[in-house]
Amino acid sequence: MENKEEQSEIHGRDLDEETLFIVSQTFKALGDPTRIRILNLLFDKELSVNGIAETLHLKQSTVSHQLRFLKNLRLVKYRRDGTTLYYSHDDEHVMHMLKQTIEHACHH
Amino acid sequence: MENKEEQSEIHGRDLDEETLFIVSQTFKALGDPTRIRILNLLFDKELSVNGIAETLHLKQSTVSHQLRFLKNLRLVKYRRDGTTLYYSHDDEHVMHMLKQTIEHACHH
DNA sequence: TGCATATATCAGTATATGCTCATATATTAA
DNA sequence: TTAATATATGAGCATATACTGATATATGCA
Repeated sequence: MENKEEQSEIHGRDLDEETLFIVSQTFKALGDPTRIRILNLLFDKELSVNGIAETLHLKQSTVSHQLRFLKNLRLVKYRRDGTTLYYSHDDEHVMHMLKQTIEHACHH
Repeated sequence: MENKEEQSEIHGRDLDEETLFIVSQTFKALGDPTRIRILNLLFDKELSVNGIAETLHLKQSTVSHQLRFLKNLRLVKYRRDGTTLYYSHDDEHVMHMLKQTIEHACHH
């Protein structure tokens, strides 16, 4: 119960392992320039894998790998149209953080 | 000028290299469990290097290295009292993001 | 000055990450 | 079924990252 109290306090002492993992993974997703560029593209539109690759001058496999990473964290989703997959963002909270931080950084 | 217009659009196309670097570095700082634990400790109090190390059961050199990382990004600051350095957070925006994300993650 | 304490830094190692090429899978249309 | 297109996946490589032990630096005090 002491343990329970400590865990229910969000700050104060230490975080439990699962929370720590989720939080670090989330920020890690935003900690790579390529993934930031991809998410930035998806702010207001959906795009195919090749569409992203061509716009950002990246290899198809690079984009696909990074999209899988983002998909595993449920930061993006896709819809299929024929053989084409259209990706879009799927986490408002994360996109909001990204937007805020980009705007914050632009002032430098 | 076309280039200028594209850069001034925050979304839409691509981000300039400097913005990309700042944003990715910021999130990278939050993308490591050890640094998250350290910042979480500093939410509402200042702590010495050894204080952090003992609380989190980390080596002194580990904590010192991570604090240097965070200090370079101006996410923490310190004040000296004798031979002891008391560290505290120094970026409200980042701490707010961290808090939000921790609370968000706790619901899982 | 000399010693003790607190912190910083260096160098080595292990692991993680990201990119790329080659190839596999999946869907559509002929 | 076969070909064409779009995407996913696997393996290898180079680099980045994090931790650690040993050592250096800095401050305060006797």
